[in-house]
Amino acid sequence: MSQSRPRIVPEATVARLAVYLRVLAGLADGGRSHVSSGELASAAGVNPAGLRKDLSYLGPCGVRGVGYSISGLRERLTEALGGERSRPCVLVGIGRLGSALADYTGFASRGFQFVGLLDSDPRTVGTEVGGVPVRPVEELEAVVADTQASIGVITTPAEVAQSVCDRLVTAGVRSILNFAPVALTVPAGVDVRKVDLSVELQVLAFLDQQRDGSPPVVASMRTGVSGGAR
Amino acid sequence: MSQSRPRIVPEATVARLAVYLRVLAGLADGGRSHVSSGELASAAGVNPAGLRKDLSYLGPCGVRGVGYSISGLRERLTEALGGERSRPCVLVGIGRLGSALADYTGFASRGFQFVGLLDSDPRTVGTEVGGVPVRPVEELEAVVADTQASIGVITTPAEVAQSVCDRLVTAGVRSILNFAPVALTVPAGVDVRKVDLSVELQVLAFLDQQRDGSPPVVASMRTGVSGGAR
DNA sequence: AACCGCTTGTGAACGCCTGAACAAAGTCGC
DNA sequence: GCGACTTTGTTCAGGCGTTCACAAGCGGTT
Ligand SMILES: NC(=O)c1ccc[n+]([C@@H]2O[C@H](COP(=O)([O-])OP(=O)(O)OC[C@H]3O[C@@H](n4cnc5c(N)ncnc54)[C@H](O)[C@@H]3O)[C@@H](O)[C@H]2O)c1
Ligand SMILES: NC(=O)c1ccc[n+]([C@@H]2O[C@H](COP(=O)([O-])OP(=O)(O)OC[C@H]3O[C@@H](n4cnc5c(N)ncnc54)[C@H](O)[C@@H]3O)[C@@H](O)[C@H]2O)c1
Repeated sequence: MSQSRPRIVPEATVARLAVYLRVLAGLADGGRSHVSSGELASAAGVNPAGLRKDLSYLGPCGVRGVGYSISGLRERLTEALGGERSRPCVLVGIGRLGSALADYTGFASRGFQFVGLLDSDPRTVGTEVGGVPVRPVEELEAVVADTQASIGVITTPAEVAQSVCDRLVTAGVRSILNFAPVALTVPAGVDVRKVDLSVELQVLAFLDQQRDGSPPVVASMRTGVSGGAR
Repeated sequence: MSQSRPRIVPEATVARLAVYLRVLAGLADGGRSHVSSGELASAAGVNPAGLRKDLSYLGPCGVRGVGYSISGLRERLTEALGGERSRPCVLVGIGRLGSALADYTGFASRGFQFVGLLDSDPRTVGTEVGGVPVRPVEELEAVVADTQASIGVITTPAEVAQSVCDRLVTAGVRSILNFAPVALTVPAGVDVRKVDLSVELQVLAFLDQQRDGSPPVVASMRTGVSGGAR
């Protein structure tokens, strides 16, 4: 048997692996047992060769001439992305966006559970969202300690995002997803990912304007699922 | 005078320009008149040299030895990103996430206005979100035509996202922001940007797991505002 | 048992983006 | 008016990521 060698995996690849896993979940219901790279790539919106390279980071996963075993690949991807164990997350700022996230059922199927909801507004504290009670932000450290949450999601106003971030980090959270439109500063060893919806719209507006203007199109990047497919 | 030469701007740069613009907006209130690249870069969470390179795509914007004029740079960035004119957007799928977006005031300040809200649920149709009435999805084409919307945002369940997308494109929308976890297929000339929150969490989980495990760290990418700052 | 077609896995080239170092240029102080 | 300092704009090299193209391997068939 070949030993599993944990090669170095590019972060861009990791993001796509998550997409492949989701596509596979939808494909498993079809009664099929195998998929080809071309089929998977089409469903995921990527290049077939790139998909194969992505999967090759996990070592050989497929069978030549046949394709990839759907169930086998699901297991492999699931393990690579952190296993099936439930990952506790805390969410700070239960406003419009925070409520939508807390109430979303799509995360649980991936193993993410919002076990701690925190807000500073007394009117929000005490209510329940998605079956989880909202607790006062003062209890942040206690909640993180109790739940052993490793991921923190910030949906507070921008002004307080950095302070919330600092408290999360101090409490032991080492992965943060930030929706507030500020660049968070964190110590080394802490990962931050930012979701900036205004920027997304602004980029679309730029592309729109540029399209109407001069032919010199923007250098297309590989991020996202840009057009081109017929 | 030097003619404005619309150089080719990398898409990654465009995204950062939007961030700079927002930072400048917050900085303009401070009464300052000029900023250095180092200061701006720090506030935006990027490298100073990279920031200067980004700005240089717009031609010389600063004054050597002094820095960048805040008001001047704001104008330049605003123009580069599509001008100040209000951009009409339509939003399809007024559920939890869609409502949060429609009700968010942060987009209007950037010129984005949700002038059309569409949903298929009779209980949602007729209600108002953010002062805009929700209309039946059957009127999608009419709404796009009336409002001349150039940007469409999809927050429907994944199963119907592609059909909604097709209708938006047929109606004339050429820029789409997709929150549904599917890869949309669009004709050439249409831009799609995807926001996939499950993937964001999954990547964080992966990094988390890898950090606890072996030293071979993932090849860090430039996307997002990853850690490292002191 | 050998052949054939299909699909994976990988090697290499290309292009883009990033980070650092350097020269140009303008301003402030004397 | 001149010098020195500050900060920009640019050039250079390096790293990643993507893409193409091909060899290797497996299953099915004759
Ligand atoms: N569509 C959107 O809602 C949207 C879009 C883009 C960006 N954002 C960003 O996401 C964040 C949240 O947006 P929102 O629309 O949900 O705002 P919101 O005002 O509806 O919610 C913010 C919540 O944070 C809570 N809060 C404030 N200070 C807090 C603190 N110190 N500790 C804990 N909780 C605190 C408030 O009580 C409120 O419930 C903002 O930074 C916003 O810029 C939102
Ligand atoms: N936190 C979140 O809410 C979250 C997180 C990640 C991804 N998403 C994705 O965003 C999308 C929306 O999520 P949500 O939580 O708001 O779901 P939701 O069920 O609350 O809202 C979906 C809305 O779309 C409407 N709809 C259904 N079919 C339609 C059609 N054919 N035309 C127009 N409208 C239609 C429904 O009536 C409903 O109002 C989903 O694809 C979901 O996977 C949501």
